[in-house]
Amino acid sequence: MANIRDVAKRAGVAPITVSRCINNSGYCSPEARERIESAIVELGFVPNRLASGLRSKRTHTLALVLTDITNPFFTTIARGVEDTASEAGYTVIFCNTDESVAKEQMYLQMLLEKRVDGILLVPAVSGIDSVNIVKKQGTPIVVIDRRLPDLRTDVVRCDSESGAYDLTRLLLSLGHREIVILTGPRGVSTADDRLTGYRRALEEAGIPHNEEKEFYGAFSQQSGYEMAYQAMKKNNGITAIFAANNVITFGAIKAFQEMGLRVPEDVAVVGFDDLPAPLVTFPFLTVAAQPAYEMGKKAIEILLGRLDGELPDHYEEVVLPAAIVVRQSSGGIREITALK
Amino acid sequence: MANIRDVAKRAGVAPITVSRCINNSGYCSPEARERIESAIVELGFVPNRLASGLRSKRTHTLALVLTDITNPFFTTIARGVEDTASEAGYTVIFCNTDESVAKEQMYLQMLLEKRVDGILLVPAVSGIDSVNIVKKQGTPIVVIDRRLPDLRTDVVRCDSESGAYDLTRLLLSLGHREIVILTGPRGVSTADDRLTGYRRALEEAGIPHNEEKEFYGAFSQQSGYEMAYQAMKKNNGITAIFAANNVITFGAIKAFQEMGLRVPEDVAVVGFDDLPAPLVTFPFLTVAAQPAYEMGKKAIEILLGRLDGELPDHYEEVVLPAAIVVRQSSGGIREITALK
DNA sequence: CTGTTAGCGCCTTCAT
DNA sequence: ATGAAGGCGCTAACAG
Repeated sequence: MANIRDVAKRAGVAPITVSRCINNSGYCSPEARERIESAIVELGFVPNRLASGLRSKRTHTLALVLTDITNPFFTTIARGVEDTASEAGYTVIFCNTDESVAKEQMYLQMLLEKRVDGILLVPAVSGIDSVNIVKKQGTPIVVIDRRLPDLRTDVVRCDSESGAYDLTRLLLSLGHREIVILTGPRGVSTADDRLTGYRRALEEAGIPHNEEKEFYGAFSQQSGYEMAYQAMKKNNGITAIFAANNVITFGAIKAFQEMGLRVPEDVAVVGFDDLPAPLVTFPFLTVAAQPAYEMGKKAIEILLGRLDGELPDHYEEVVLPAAIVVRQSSGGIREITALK
Repeated sequence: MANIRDVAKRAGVAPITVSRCINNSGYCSPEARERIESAIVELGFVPNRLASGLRSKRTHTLALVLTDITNPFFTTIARGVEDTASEAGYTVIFCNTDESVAKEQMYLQMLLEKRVDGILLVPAVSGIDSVNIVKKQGTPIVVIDRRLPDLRTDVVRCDSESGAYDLTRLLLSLGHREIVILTGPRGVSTADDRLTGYRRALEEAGIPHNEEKEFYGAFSQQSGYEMAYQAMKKNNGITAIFAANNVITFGAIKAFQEMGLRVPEDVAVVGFDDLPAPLVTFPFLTVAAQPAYEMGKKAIEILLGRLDGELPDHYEEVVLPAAIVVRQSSGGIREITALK
């Protein structure tokens, strides 16, 4: 396998000139360039970026560590990340943690060893240690989707609390008073914030706080399914459900189908996260849609800004709004009796 | 940033001993190991895998080049790939080509420069050049999802022809005779093979071949939408549609909704690719489901086998079956009149 | 504007 | 079972 010296020899220049030519760093005369380029083709030379990275301390590789690429919300983020990164000449490693802190830390260690230029992280519960491990190495990191308490990092996330507040207000305005929330793991900011928004809407409406109607679980379909069953067992007269992410929503709906409850006639359902339009036959769910693609794009932009040292010293916190999309699953206005 | 020599010095051993210790290559006495491990912690040493890769010619990085991670079929493959790779200590770079050969080749070049240990490729149309570029560098490559004509590589794919044949037979058995196929780009094996399977089923049923009922397009929702309109304009009495992938299906259904055609009462619809269960509220579509996760897993297993030199010389072609899942969109048995 | 020198951090090879 | 020497391929730093 030819190396830069072989190319230099054949082109009659010094290796550094070849380097400058292929990287467009520094000047390279047109004649030299031509000879170098033919030498490259003739020798089938492929620059070794391990070597250049070793020397220059830049790998042009970034990483995206998330919980599960299989969730369309994260898939869309991933696409935003990859598009933006590749435009800037970067390549992206992706890792699925399944909300496991152990996996997260194992991946981060590998990524640091590979000397990625920067990391995008959707932290599992209490990802503070993780972020600190990365920062200690001096590798730039941007947290996506989730807040981290007392942590000095750049963050790109969605306004979960307002989104949840708006969705709950929607249910209230339709006449619902018995509203259950099925949220994610305690300690994950999106799960907590959505609960907070829900509570705030209820409080403002003068509805007393009731822990029997609040369920913490996992951000999984299975958990949504189980929480829906528990919710109906523990409570009477539930007329609406707020599911804190897309797959919880689907799990809950599956449970209702089994129970013989119609949506929205018997139970109204609203949820967080929209599904990409190309995947939906009959748009049905009323949701708070997060701008996933933009979140990924923005996160990479900040990361690249850090790499180029262009950003101010203070950390950036970008909080994008969720858009309420009203469809059938939330149903119409309830009867006066329901309004009481 | 501490390096292996600093650790060695502090532990009172030679650098090579540290290397052997952290990589579990060669012997390392328990006492030495202990001193080395504390030195590593004290110094915050993170091995530099660029340097070790430069020397050892192994990066423990693989790449997955596909058309669009946003499509759940590919997302599921990606998950199978990443799970299997990470178990074996590998990390995965992912790239979206959007069916563009130019993008594909740009990515492959970058990946070769980064000296990834192996590549998984869903080739855009006529990806033969691409595969050859990779092979010339001596980098192992496994092609996923698509056949490549006259090409000597490992391939993991699904039996598109049989799946299409079975789906078409299903429609025939329900009494349909006027069946349109909306397929992907000419030259992409999955698009071609699904057309072939469709034709074979029709021929066997004694239905004459009719090009007015065959539409080549893109594997996109937009294309499905447009082809559905064309199909209905060009033909009378269409009773069923076979869509060659998931998003074409959704595009077609959207078009039918606009046209005021009910599925399956007015048009029966069957398609390739199932949606992951957690994403579906009301399972409705009759599909040929591909084992995407297993495809990703199997492809990595073959790639790792090549890296370890364990595999036989001849190339492997793994062809997995698609499973026909019958739901409502295909409708029930047609009236006798339709059967003619 | 181009070239020389040296070394990034690690592991292969060979020695003990 | 452990170590010494040297080089993997490239580019930073400095000359000229």
